[in-house]
Amino acid sequence: MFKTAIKTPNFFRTFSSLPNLTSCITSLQLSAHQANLQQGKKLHSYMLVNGFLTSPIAITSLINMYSKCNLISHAFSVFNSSPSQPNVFAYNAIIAGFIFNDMLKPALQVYEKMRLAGVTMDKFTFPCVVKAFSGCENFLGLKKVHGLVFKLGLDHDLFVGSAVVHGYLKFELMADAHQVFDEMPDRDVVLWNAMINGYAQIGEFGNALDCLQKLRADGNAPSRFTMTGTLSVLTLKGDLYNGKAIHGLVAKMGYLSGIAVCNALIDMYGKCKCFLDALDIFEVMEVKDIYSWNSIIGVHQQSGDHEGTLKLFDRMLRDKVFCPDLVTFTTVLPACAHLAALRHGKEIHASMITKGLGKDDGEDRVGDTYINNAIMDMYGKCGCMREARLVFDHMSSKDSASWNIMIMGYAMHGFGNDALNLFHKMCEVNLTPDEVTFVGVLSACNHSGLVKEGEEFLSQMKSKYKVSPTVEHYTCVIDMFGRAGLLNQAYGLLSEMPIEANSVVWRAFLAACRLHGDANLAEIAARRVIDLEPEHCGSYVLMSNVYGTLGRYEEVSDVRLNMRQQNVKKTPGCSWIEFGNGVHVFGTGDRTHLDEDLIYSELNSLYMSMGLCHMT
DNA sequence: GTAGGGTTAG
Repeated sequence: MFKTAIKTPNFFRTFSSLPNLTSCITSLQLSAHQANLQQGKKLHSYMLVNGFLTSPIAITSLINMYSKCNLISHAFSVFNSSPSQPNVFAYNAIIAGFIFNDMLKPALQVYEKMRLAGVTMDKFTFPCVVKAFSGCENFLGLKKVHGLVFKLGLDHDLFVGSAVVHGYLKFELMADAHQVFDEMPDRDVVLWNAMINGYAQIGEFGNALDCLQKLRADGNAPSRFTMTGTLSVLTLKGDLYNGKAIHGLVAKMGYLSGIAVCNALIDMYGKCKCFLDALDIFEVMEVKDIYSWNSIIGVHQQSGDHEGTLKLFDRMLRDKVFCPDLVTFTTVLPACAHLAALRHGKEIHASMITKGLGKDDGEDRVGDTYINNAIMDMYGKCGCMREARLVFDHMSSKDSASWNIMIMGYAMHGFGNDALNLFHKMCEVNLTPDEVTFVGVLSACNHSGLVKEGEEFLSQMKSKYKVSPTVEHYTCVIDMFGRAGLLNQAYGLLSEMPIEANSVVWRAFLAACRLHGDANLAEIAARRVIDLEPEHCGSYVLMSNVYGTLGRYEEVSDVRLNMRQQNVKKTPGCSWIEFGNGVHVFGTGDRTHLDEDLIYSELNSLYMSMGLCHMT
């Protein structure tokens, strides 16, 4: 009968004889390593049938196999079905398993059970437990565990020590971390990496780079992790020179095969504005991951290439190798907002809902607020204030950026009162308005002609809200006076404001002078603008318009001549419309569109209906 | 039989 039970299935043909406990353990380790669940399950049933599960070693190996195959429920069942009280190996394996599957709290519950059961902990227990406490942001727990580690004399173990250093650094407690680090009898590359990352996190880049020097001086070979850590430091510093040096070192050490290392290089080159170098790394990579995609999309976004950003996003969707995630969406949405690419924006919103990102379920997940802010901003910039408001109203956790985005959206589209109402509500929920809020509030007053309110807000900013007005705030108010035809008030504020006026303020004022046909003030403004920014075409155009309106054509040609002498070129304006699968761009007199004939014949019939001249 | 680092957005 026993013979039938162990009848050799295909799977076991790889074994020269029927597997015993030892060979099962070896195979389980391999299954765990390869995350080969199918093979692991076969071994499990074979071991069950053959009575191997009485062995504590089998229990530990099975827990580990299921954990590494992301089937933590099975791992926990095996742990609980342990025939005797689980030993320290089984406890360590299940704690590590929960952590591997991002379940920190259950890991700590098992740790608590282990403590109560009086199972003696060893050097394998603590790296996991320390990680769980710091991951749960439980500082007291971390402190207590550190005390226990010390009591048990495990504080000099490299694995335990580097976990503790890492834990303290998570709380940005460099002094505590440094003390543990200093007391370690030996230091390896992992421990040094923790210090490099810790210094990077608190912005002490010089110290981070010192650690890299010392690590090498100590005779350690930098690892791939050292490279990513160092590159993140250089990226934050914007240090292209040393970034290139690290790129050289990466190549020399053969780390260009590492995905994360290449991703860090892409990011470094992108942030240092070497967009082509970033692209080179990306295209040469044989294996990519979601970071690579996201990073290269980010590079396009940073370079201001919004069309390129959307094209890459489309490529990602078409290739179907990687699914866009929270980071992808947050990177792509500003491009949609910029191009007013509503279709793409809506598609992203739909995918977000399908994936449960930014969900209104009371859970305060990191990233949800940001992505909802990005969605709102996109809707706002596309002119869909109702949709933006719906997102806003359903957000379970709003930060001040959320309020600022809505206020600004209302302001830009002329809903001044909605903007101000929201501002008052923001104050009611005890959020402190900041500089950005007031740019929104003052823009709202500006675009809706709420002159009295605008004036009052500017005077209250400092006194009531403790926010010092910047040049941007003055620009809003000066622009507001100007649009309302109150040129003298605008000029008065321009002359009296405590901050030096820049070309933007003067240009806004110049535009107002043009609008209301005041050539004298326009001349003063134009002189200042041209002084401050001689290469900007806008002021020449405005000035020549002022003279044109007043019929002073000689002066118009003077301005044009001046413009030519300064070698200023006017960038032609354009309009665009999103239609079908693409964005269609049109310039003045532009005849390059493929459907030119159709478009112009439609345009002509529209002109005819409006009673306007026929276009040629 | 069980354990410690990394890279992307805002």
